[in-house]
Amino acid sequence: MSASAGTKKRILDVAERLFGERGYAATSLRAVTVAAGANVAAVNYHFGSKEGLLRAVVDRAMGPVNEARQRLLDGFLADGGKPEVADLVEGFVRTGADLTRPREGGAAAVARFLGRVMCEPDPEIRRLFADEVGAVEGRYLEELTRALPALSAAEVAFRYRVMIGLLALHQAGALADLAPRGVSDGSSPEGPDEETERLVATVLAVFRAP
Amino acid sequence: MSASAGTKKRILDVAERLFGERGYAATSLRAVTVAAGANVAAVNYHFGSKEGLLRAVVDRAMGPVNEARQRLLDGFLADGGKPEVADLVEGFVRTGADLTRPREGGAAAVARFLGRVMCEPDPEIRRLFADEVGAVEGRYLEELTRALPALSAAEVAFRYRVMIGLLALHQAGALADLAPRGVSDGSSPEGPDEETERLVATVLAVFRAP
DNA sequence: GCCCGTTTCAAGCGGTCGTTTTAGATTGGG
DNA sequence: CCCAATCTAAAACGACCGCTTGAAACGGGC
Repeated sequence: MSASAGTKKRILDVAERLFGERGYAATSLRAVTVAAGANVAAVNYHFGSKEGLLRAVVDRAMGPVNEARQRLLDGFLADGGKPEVADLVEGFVRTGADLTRPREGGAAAVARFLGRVMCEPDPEIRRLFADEVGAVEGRYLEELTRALPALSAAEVAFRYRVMIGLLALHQAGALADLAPRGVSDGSSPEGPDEETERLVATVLAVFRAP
Repeated sequence: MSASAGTKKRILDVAERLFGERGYAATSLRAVTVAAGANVAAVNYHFGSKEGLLRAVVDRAMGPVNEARQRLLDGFLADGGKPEVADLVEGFVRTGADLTRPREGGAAAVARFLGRVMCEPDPEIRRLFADEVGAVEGRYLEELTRALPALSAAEVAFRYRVMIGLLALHQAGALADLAPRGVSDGSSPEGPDEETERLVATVLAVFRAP
């Protein structure tokens, strides 16, 4: 067994946070290891390379989300019937958006990280992430297409991508930052829960449009 | 006068393309200058620093869009009446989305660049961009709030951010890339025009939801 | 023709990047 | 107790980063 399995976990935690805050390219291994109280060599020992570290962080972060979505979808299909659009959308969005809430263990760093990775420019990173979530997302797209026979497959696919994109922006905290400057918003700070509710309602409206 | 004003323009063109393709942090000045057939020192001579170059590219790219949006909004307001939601949304989205079409002069690099900058993690870059578009965007948000009295200001602001975010993803080409892998999409490749139409319709649906 | 401001270039600055090497701790099993 | 396996640390590798320097090319005005 690992003498101090703490190092590996600490590196993963810090990398998740820093990758989410600054992006992958702008985060150096040294920044990660210093913040984690570890050595640069530990990264290459445990993960092989910087990209290996990213892959490990993605794996750990998406694992529970993928499982939750699988279980939810299996539940919808278990009754033998066709799942409804509202169930599919709410299930999919909420399993992702719930990560933005200050979690039991730690913070909303997971969400920020996942949202950020989804928007990374490097196509290799995009592919890495797509491989991780592809299977589950494909099932949801299929079911949504079945549940929306009035819409063409291309139209459903487009709205599906809108859902994924909005969820990513929400997770990354980018939606909250996109407000224009000069407007003195008298609105209250808007907790993450209110924003999640608005997001679910919005995505539902997108799918229900004629 | 500049002996060969070509160098400055060539650097701007290449930077716009590379920043849009790889992101700001992952693009080195050397990559830009080599592709532009220029020297690294030329960047610091013309723009002062890497961030100065970014600022110049943002300025050049957003200038026409800001002007077009100003003119459009002025036209809506000139009749003395309140502009309608459909006009505001279509005007705003189309002025941004039209950049994705292969332009008269060159390519859709401008759009990709703008969409990418809007999603950059670095808060300083976000601020830089927000300063550039803030004034015009603020006016659209105000008019949208006036045109949607049934919705709370916070609700309009949220849907407004959804519009900005979706437009950014569309410009960056991220919407087209977010499709799940394993699904053999029988759909045709979907040109940018079809996607723009879908985007306009979707954003309109978002604002018209109760 | 010469001059001076503008523009470009090759070279190099200190620093940081991702990665590797080598050696020293630490640990559980025989 | 010792050994082998596991893990971490310090130092260094070559490469590349953004930026600066000093000098060469260029151009129009006198």
